[in-house]
Amino acid sequence: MTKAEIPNTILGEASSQFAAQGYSAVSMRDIAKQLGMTPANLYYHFKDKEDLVRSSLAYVFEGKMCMLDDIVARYDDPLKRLEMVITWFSTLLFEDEIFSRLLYRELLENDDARMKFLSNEVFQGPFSLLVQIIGDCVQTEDPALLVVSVVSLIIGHVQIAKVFKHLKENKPEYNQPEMLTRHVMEAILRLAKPVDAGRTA
Amino acid sequence: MTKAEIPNTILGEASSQFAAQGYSAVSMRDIAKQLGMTPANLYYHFKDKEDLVRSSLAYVFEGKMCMLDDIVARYDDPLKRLEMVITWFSTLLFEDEIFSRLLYRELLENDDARMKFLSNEVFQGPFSLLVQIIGDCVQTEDPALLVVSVVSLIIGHVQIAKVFKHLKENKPEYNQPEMLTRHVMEAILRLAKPVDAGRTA
DNA sequence: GTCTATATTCAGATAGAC
DNA sequence: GTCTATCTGAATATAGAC
Repeated sequence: MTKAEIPNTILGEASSQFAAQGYSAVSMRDIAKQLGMTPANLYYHFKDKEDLVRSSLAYVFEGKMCMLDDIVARYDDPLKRLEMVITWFSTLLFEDEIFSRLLYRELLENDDARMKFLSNEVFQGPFSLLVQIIGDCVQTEDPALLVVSVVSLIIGHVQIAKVFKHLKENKPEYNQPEMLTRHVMEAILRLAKPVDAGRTA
Repeated sequence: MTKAEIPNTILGEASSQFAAQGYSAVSMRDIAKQLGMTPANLYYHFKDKEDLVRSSLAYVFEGKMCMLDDIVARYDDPLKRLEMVITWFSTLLFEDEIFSRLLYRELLENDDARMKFLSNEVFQGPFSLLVQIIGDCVQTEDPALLVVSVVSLIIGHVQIAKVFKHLKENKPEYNQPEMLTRHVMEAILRLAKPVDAGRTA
């Protein structure tokens, strides 16, 4: 997928603009302008706009998910490992606007072909890994369902934070990855039974 | 906000297309065409495209949230009431593509002015109501946080279902409002302590 | 209230020079 | 690899007839 160096510069700018404004709201001209190029040059590197969109998605999503493997490799203790994964994901969603917005956009657009591609090529691995990681920490009938709930909690809290901050019930400390991590870890331990306390302490 | 009858027809079509494809991907031509009108006529009813977008949002969101009040009025038992609210919201998100997609779009766009408007005018009421409804069922330090978690679970599950259905861990019965309601109700009772079992039985 | 006709701007995309 | 120049179509929006 890595075509060279110039394309990567283009992909960086393109993904940033696509994330911020949406695919159809961003023109080839907009991207070219920010890069100090002419639109024509973009067509030298990418077949058409759709090609640029797909390449941008791949560029952003690939190379994020692999961080999961690093965390798994670095932490032996299951609970600590789970906590680090949740911290990583919360922080990613809170702080990486490009990743998170592109993710939300894909969830929204719900283009079936692209969804299937992303599910198979990007999300299946991390999801199964998460099922295993969480299965090492707690006992539950349906680990996959628990993982969906955990991911829901994280994604949901981050998204809803945007509304919540305008509500009178808001507390500023809610909108922080650390708080969210603590909250989600607590939730997991309430939703399922900790496994083999000796190993996880 | 109700301008007459023709505008409502326009708003219905516009909100449908905006929900499906996004504001900038839908042209005045597209909307007019589907209505069997010319674009020019749209400009008779709405000042410009932005006016049509905002009016469409108001048209869809207003009149959805008021259903909450109906539920509260209809059910006395706190637990039953909570369950009906969750069922209503799950079903709304699963089945009303226009409402749900416009909601996701607003959460994504995160336009601060529009967000503040929506928070104050649309979401504050239902949110506070939910805090009260859930507070009647369970005891918890921070009811608002629990409500955010519950809403997160619902929104998250519905969104993630789109990915999940392509994963090998999927089970078809997951993608149903009834299942989600049961799951969320169970989660609430695990996350917080039921209050005064006598009243809620 | 809806149309035709049109002004204007901007989009995606290509050919061909350098 | 990047440009100039340009084609073609489509967008928003308006004026003015019916």
